[in-house]
Amino acid sequence: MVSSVDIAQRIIEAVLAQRLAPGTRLGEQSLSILFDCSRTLVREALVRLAARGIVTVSSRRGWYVVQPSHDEAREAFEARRVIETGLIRRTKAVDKPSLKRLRQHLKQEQAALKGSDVGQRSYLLGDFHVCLAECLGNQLLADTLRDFTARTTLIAMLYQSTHDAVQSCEDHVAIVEALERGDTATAEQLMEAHIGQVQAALRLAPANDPLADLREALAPVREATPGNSRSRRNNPPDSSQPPPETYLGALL
Amino acid sequence: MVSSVDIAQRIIEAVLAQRLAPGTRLGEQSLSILFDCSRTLVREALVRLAARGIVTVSSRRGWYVVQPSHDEAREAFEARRVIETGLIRRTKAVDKPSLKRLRQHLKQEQAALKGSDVGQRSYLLGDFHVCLAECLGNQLLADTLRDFTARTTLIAMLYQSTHDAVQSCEDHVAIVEALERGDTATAEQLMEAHIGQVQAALRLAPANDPLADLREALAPVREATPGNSRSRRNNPPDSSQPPPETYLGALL
DNA sequence: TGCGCATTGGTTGTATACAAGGGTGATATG
DNA sequence: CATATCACCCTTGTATACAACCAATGCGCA
Repeated sequence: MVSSVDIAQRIIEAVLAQRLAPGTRLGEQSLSILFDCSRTLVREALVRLAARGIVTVSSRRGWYVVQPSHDEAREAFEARRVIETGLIRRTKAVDKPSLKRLRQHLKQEQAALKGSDVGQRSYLLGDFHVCLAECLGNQLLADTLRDFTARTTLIAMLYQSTHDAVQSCEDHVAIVEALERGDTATAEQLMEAHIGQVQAALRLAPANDPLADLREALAPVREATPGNSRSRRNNPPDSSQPPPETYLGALL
Repeated sequence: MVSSVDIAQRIIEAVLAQRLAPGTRLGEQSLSILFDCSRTLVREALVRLAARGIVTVSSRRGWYVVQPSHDEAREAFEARRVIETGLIRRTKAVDKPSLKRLRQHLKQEQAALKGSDVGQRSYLLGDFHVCLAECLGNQLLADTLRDFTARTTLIAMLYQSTHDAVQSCEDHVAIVEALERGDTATAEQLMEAHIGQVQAALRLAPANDPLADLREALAPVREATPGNSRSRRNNPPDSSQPPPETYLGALL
């Protein structure tokens, strides 16, 4: 039978693959039908995810995929910078099996770039960072980074990132090349720049504009990207959306 | 009524104050009696804590405060080093209200050192790091650090740290002084050294000794520190311990 | 027509009942 | 006396029933 960790993992994977947009409602009953289990297990999974900062619950209203605020977005990127550059900085050299694994990951990324599966692409680009942390020998930080990566993925969706996937992949390649040369100083620098570019690609309104959220929310509806019709903004008050079942189908 | 986050917080606080030793069993029913609520709420709290790496569940046997392995201990300290030095490194200057808060925290630490409440002492020494992260402007990393600090507290209990509380407090003072001068480079260096010393004070067996755990477990019983009779090792198979109610009383 | 209010449907929050499994101790047997 | 087996008890795991509450909708009234 499906366990609550399975459910939580499926939801996180859907977030990482940009199949679940920030603000998506996750009804306990819908999920219990979808996973063919009782609400108990669904709730347990949601509580887990809430502890990891992926979902929030609004009392007696429902569970929602988090919509990180402007400030939370800044913190998330800073956190990733601290952890990822710090991990590289402390690394003397990366062992051969890890380098092989990283190279293989890059191949997967490149294959996904040629393909049309935007979700797979997003997932792999994010997973690179988790994979790297594991290769640098810290599972604890890798797990932490997975959650932070999920957050930044949500941020990218929410603030309509204009970042280019091809560019990201090239950055990753350069980082791994530097690590292969044992040039950790350059690798650290490249990682810093890479995260900075991803962050800079966000359409963040100036911090001194208190109406930013409202302005964003009330902006004319943007047409969905062709072939990825599910990636539109999906805020609870917006009733021009398909029924919940459609969203949750993204989990399967 | 008590909520599951309340319960989780109480448990984490007990860990930070060294009132809950690694390996302590946390029975759902005992906790539900203690907090006068149903098992549902207790379970929710434990699931939360499991997601944060503070407790683990052994199927149909029970919930236990985690006993980090040798390797996990290393990772936890490395993670703290990465985050804390990284945060300081990226800081230009600390604003006045934060400095005031840090100074006040140091006063509390010093007061606790004069007092006899070992729990309070332990709690404040750990909380300094969380407090610092908050002052450096990253709540996300501060929350993460709280969990990691709880882990290292458990590690210190498990591996019988010989570290001196007075020394820790002096380190903290020096770090804050450096930050007051705006000398973040020194502050970073001091933090690095401080965490290193705490880690070095652990009685970790050499890594190439596969019998380390067994040797440790089967060692003659060490007498408890006077005035802190609850801080003894408390592994499940050790039946020479007081009944569960005694442990869980530490939560109240 | 517009506004206020009550009702109702649907959601989460909590408790409880029951199922399933593991550990321990007693007991039978060699 | 040692050992293997069995049964019981205690634990967690899961489902379900019910309570509490929010929000939307429809109705009455000005």
